[in-house]
Amino acid sequence: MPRKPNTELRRRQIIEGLLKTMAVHGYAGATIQAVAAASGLAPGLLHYHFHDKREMLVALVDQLVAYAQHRYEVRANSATTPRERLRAYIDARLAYGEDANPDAVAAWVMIGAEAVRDAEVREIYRRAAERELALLQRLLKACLVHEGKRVRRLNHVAAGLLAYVEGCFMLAANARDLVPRGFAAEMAAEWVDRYIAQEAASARVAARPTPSRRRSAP
Amino acid sequence: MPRKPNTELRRRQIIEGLLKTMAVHGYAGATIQAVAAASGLAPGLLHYHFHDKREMLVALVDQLVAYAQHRYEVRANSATTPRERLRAYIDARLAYGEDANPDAVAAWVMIGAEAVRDAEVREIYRRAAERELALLQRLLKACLVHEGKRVRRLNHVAAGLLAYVEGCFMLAANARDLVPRGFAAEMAAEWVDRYIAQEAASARVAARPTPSRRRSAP
Amino acid sequence: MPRKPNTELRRRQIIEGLLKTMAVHGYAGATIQAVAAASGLAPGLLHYHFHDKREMLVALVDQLVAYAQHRYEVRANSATTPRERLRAYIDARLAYGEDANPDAVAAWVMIGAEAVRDAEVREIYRRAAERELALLQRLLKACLVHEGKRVRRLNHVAAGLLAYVEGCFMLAANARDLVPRGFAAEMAAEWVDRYIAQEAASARVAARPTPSRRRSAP
Amino acid sequence: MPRKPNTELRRRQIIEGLLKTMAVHGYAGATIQAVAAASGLAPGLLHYHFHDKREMLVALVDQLVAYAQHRYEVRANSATTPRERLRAYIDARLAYGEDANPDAVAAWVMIGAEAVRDAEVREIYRRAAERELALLQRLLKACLVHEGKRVRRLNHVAAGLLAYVEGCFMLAANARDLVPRGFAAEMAAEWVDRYIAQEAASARVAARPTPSRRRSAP
DNA sequence: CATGAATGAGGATTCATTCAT
DNA sequence: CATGAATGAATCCTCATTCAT
Repeated sequence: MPRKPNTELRRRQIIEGLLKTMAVHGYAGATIQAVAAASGLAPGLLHYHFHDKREMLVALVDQLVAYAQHRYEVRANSATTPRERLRAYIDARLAYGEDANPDAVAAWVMIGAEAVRDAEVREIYRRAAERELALLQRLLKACLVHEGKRVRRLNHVAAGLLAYVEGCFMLAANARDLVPRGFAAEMAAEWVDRYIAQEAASARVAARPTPSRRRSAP
Repeated sequence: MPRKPNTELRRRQIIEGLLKTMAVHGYAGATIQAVAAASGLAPGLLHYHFHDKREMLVALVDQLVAYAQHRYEVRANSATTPRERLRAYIDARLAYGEDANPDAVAAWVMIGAEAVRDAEVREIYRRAAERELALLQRLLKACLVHEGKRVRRLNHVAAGLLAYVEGCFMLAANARDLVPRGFAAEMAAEWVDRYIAQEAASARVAARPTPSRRRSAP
Repeated sequence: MPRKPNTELRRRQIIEGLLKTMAVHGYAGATIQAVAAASGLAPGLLHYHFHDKREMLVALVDQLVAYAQHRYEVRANSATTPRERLRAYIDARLAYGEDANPDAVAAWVMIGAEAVRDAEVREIYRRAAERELALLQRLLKACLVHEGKRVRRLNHVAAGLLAYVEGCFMLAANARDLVPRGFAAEMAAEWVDRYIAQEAASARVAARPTPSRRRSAP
Repeated sequence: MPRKPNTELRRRQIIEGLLKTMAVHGYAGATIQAVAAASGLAPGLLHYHFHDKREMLVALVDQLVAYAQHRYEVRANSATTPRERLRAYIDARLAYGEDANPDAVAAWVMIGAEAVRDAEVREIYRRAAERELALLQRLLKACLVHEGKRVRRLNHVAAGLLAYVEGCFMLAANARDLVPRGFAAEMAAEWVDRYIAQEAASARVAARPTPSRRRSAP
């Protein structure tokens, strides 16, 4: 009578325990004993389901990335315009809501630090960043096109937005009460709006190759 | 014949060694042995000049904060307009230049993660953040006033800029080649420009020096 | 298939190893390595069963106190008169016999020294001293009452006897061959005898079995 | 111009610092740094005046022994009868007075523990104990002879008194407030009195070789 | 003699990982 | 699968001792 393997359940439990522990103690401080306690499992069991501690970290990073992806998709599904989809992205990353997870934010900061020293973690982090940048570029482009604006330097703007998002996580983890409550999504939306508003109309007839954006048109 | 104390020199050496080591291995990975090697000193000596490892970290954080302050001041000294001073801030934090220090950027990310778990580090981090926010508000306000714009929600904008800066550090440490080279300062400047450009003009003749944004205009 | 805990066994092994090691090298000299070797266990295991070295010391002190208590009780059980019970106490503390433990005596001297510097150890030492003093007072009082003697200054006499016992331990540890073999219990018994012999007779004929010395006679 | 060597002064300073430090922290806890601080000297200087730490300890033990000797001699000088001289000894060791030194008492307990593990310290301790025992025997014998009592088992009684004295030190160091203030000298004197009082008269005429001391004479 | 920095061996403690049950 | 004891390498920290100045 083969028992139903509960490996998946256990792995989720363990990753959840690692998330909670890392959010408070960082990766180095998340000892197997502590993670086991947070998971409600025996320490020995963790190495049955994961080969070593780094494998748990990798699984956690994967899960957080997937979770972020999911947050966006849920919101994007109920968006109909490019503007709404971009807003969906911003909210998925920055808005406080029922599905907000402070532990995940703190853990993500820890992961960012761990990525600096661990090539494998860094690789996952970078792949996630790449996806974010690509998604942002698509979203921004759609907005600009939709509004008849010129499309240029998407990679700069996307990089700026991603940096902003990452920085908001850092501030949320360390200086939440120094910044206005809920400023993150609000300011992101506003900046995007102003950015799009000030982009020039798409050049068809137009003219001088690269009119400086600094000087107002005569 | 008493020896003349060289503690300050040694402390600087040690902090320098910690900076380099942390930039690569993080705080937990910056073992006393490794820091000693990076400093060119015997391991035991580190505990002669610092009580423990955390004291070294605290000293490093203090030094990085002071260094950032100094970077700004140097640039601000040669600025004459509010706009230039704000630009000086952005460049001090984000521009690549001769005094740019990739190790310091990576170490700062590590410190941000360490701040999550270490109350004393967090306190220093927060005090630094407070100073940055206050400085940003002053700089932004000066620009707006100088251009006859309405002054409002400075704390939101300052928080947004600080988040952006912190996020740029994270990307610089982990995803440098995924983002356009030198985008950080450039995009910051551009966003600030557009932000100021779109603010409405200050309420006319009236002209109390600092119209509170809290009270509705008469 | 869960393992059955063997912590108690291990803790006893470790304490035993600490006892042996301390008897020779003192507390500071009882390194974890040395205690582990004396216990036949791996060094790391000691910190699995005890949080730190002081916890081992505290457990050892507790155990020695309990052991002393047990030595007395065994002997007291076969005593029928107050005099015999007092003698049982003296023998339990000072007589050489099959259950005598030179290591315990030497370790107790080390513990006395450690108590001077360690508040927690001192507290246990003091609680043990309190119990000894109380016990001695009861034993002495019973003797005096039983012999129709006046009961007074029990606390002085008890303190004197306890001091004597502690001092015998010190001499046993450091100067065994300078003092007559087995003098300790013998002299204690003799002094107690002479003390009781010279106490004046209790006031009056009265003689309810245990006249309280606190309340004045009716 | 040869400077007056202040070696002796320095050595005394250092020993004094060791005494104070050991009284609180024990020998292992009396680090060179701590002793230097307590002496008001630079750490390096301690190894100029003493070859190593143990040499300081040995010097301290010697000094404490000499100090104890001196305390007795001062008091003995003003004694005229054997009884007074014995009392002088008891007071020199146990009485609270202007020259009482709680640090010395605590340090002596530490030394007793250190003697267990350090052969050289033990040797000094033992020599001191031998002198004490011999002195006590002389004092006791003089009393007995002076009062026309039989002289016997002096070594037992002397050992008992020395044990008592050592034990009083231990209690003074660890349980001062559990015992009546000033009980130590008082009880010692009383016990000696009763001991002498109950010794039989010197056998001239007398008689039965060893009359049991247990049964009262008919 | 005096200073205080420097050294490095040694010790307590932690912890990922293994493994017997 | 599960448990929790066991291992030992790695790490922080201490400290006696040395030594350049």
